[in-house]
Amino acid sequence: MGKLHTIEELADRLHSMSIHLLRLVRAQDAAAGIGPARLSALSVIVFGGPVSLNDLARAEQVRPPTMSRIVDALEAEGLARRRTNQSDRRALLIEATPQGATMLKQGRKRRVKFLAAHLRRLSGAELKQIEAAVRAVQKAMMK
Amino acid sequence: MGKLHTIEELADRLHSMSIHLLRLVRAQDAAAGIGPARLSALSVIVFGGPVSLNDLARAEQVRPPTMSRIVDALEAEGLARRRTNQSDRRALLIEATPQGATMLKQGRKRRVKFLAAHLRRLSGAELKQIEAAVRAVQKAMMK
DNA sequence: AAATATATTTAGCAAGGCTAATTACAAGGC
DNA sequence: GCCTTGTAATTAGCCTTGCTAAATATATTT
Repeated sequence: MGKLHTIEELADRLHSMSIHLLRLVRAQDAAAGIGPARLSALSVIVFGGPVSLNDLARAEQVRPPTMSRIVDALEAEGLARRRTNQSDRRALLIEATPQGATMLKQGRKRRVKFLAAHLRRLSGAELKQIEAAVRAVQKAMMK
Repeated sequence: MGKLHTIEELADRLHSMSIHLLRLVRAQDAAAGIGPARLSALSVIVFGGPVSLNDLARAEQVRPPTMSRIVDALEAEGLARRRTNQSDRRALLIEATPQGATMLKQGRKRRVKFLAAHLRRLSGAELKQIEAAVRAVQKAMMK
């Protein structure tokens, strides 16, 4: 297992790491009673304030029809609501309900605790590296 | 956006990053004409030799019916084939065809090149951080 | 006023996850 | 040797979440 010599090798490892990480927490997602797409969108709504559907779709890297249906589900479950934007009546303002904010915290708790339990095996220095890497990868993925 | 104060917050961001990263490369999978589940299973078959369906399902952390359908698709596309195990005729031996091995390499290459193109926007220092973080996360995830 | 552009939804399709139940074969107990 | 129990895979049927194409409503531009 040598050093990483090329960006391609790093990309491959990063990809593989992501697959394994998501498999690891899949069971926790299922137990949380809310699917990953809904949870992830809800997270954006809770922390990112009211957003339009298009912005939310872009933030989640899915197409608007996909996001429209995710918001349908969140609304049906009472976790978010659509308001019409008075200054542009085509657009929406999607916002979380109090229950949505609560559910987000509860839903994430299992998975995050589970993942965090794994991360706790690492040193403070390693955790700082991960923090920096997460920021860097997110930057690299921005359009 | 302040610092990350808790391991739970870091775990959540890491999770979110992984979701977004896999969404980003999904488009490449689609262009390659093979979905992520099929590509990942094919990878196990190509490198892990003939395997039973249950073993394959376990390796991929999905249930047998899910894997059965993935193998159906791989077989229909001529990428893998089922053989019956003569010493236990309930079980299968699933193996890759030559086309399957070729497809795997091409699909993986495409994906990796795409991701690498994004990573190339980053500085050498950021890439080193990611490299260190990938190692750390993989260490944390080891059983 | 009409044409064009934008935001969202609707309709319909595919992939990939699950559980419950079925089928085929294997292994042990009487 | 049969009969029960166990195991491997499949089938049936459901759900979520991704997509594109087309429809609807509102803004904007000409």
